[in-house]
Amino acid sequence: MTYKDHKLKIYNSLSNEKEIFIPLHEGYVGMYVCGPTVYSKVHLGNVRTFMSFDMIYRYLLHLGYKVRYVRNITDVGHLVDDLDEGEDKIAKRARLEQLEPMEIVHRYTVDFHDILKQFNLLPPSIEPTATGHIIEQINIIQKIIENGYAYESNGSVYFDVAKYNQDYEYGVLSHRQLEDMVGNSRKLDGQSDKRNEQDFAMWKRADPEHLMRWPSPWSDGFPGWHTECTTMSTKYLGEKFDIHGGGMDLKFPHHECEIAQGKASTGHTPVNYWLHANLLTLNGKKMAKSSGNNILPGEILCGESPLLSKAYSASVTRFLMMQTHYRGIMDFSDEAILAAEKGHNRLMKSLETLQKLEAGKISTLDIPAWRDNCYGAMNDDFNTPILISHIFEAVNFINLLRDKSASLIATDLDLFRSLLSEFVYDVLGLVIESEVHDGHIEKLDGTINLLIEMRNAARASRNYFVSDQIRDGLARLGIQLNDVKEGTTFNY
RNA sequence: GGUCCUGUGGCCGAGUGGCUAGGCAGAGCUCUGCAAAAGCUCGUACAGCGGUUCGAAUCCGCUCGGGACCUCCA
Repeated sequence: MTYKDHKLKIYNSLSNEKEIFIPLHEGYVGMYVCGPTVYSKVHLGNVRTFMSFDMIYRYLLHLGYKVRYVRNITDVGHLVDDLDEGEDKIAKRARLEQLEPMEIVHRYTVDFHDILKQFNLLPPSIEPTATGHIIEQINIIQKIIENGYAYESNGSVYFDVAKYNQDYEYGVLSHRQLEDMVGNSRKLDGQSDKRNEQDFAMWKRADPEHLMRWPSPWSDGFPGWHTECTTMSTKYLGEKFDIHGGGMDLKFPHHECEIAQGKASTGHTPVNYWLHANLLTLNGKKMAKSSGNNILPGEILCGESPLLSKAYSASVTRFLMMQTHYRGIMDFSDEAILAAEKGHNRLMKSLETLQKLEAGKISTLDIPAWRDNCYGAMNDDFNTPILISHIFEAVNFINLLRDKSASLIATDLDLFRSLLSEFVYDVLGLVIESEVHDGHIEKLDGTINLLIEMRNAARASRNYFVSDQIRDGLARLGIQLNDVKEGTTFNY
């Protein structure tokens, strides 16, 4: 099956409706996702957003699309606060840690890649940086000035929202009216070079002590945050492309400004489908670096957090996140991830069982119908929770097959195996974990099997003191024995 | 204050007019020396109050709670 056999529906933030996905060029998808600002470690909420788009990327690939997936690194231009008057986030961090800004950028870029790899996110096709595209940004700014939608003021360049709103419509994505915003935004205390409060910076003149600076026609300075995404998406995906994604909190103003810049420079809307991943909450509150209400991905993997009772694997974390739809708010808790771990492990054991099954003479389960249900879920705006519910139906199927209460002919069994593998590993991105990685697995397994033989000998002679001593001793080491009909198995 | 989203069984979390996901926990059962593990079965929920309808968790109105954005955040 390929994309031609599917009607993929995607919820488009522009229309606030699910729309049938039709790419600009058949068989090809251009997708841009706003990446992180690398001024500190990514928290779990950041990971969730990128994981949502990783799942979307994986599903598009699964359907046979050739996808160019661009995700940027913001390494300059993202200001700390207040309407373009604050300090650059990276510059601030560099000052506090007494490092070069680029040391900060590199440190946290490495951290970002490391974490995402641990959570099994596929790397994007291109990962451009803002500082690597200064010239391109200057060119776009110039073009927008020439088109009359930006102005230079005291060495900085601002986008003229009011002028733009005369010819186009500012607020099409966030569904706001400019007039409503005018009365509602906060007054600036300091002096501003802007004509109107809604105007946003595309180029900022750098103060003398500012380290990150580049020459431009207007001043030695640095680009504004919104400009980099417009520049890099245009450069690698064209003036018009299929999908633009990001966190819900970027919808306004960041994405709204991108649309405005795109239209102001080219005259047409840059993106067909806007996707927004919802946020992760912790204790019912938004996870945010600035408020301190956050948990780091690494803390989950090692269990070192007052919020957690133990460590959880990356795959379990992924499973937990995939159990919530990407557009829904997800509240993270120890209880939730503990429940996810049990479900995840049950699924993984079942998949092991599936490998051992043998084909029968007739099929008593309707695998094609099951397959259609799975695709139906994913084609309905990437509904992974429903997909997972179907996967647990499959667990039930596997149990029936194992107990000979159902059977499948070879072609159906092969189909079933490959579909489950594709959905679980390729689309959801879960992984089988082995907690012992040091090459002593065979010796350990041999030792445990020896103990199992001794225990079963003791049981046969009704020496339960010894047999329970072995079983309980192994349990204390984290090795669990399972007495099943065929004998005794173990897992750790 | 403005714009918008949301409120589902003990917990997490789908579903948007009738067919009432799924996971975790819980109960019962099977297996078992006992247990654990595993499997099977069961639980009938949609904040409150009105309205529309033959019929609403699902549509409309109001009330109450939670949240997001409006200022940096994925």
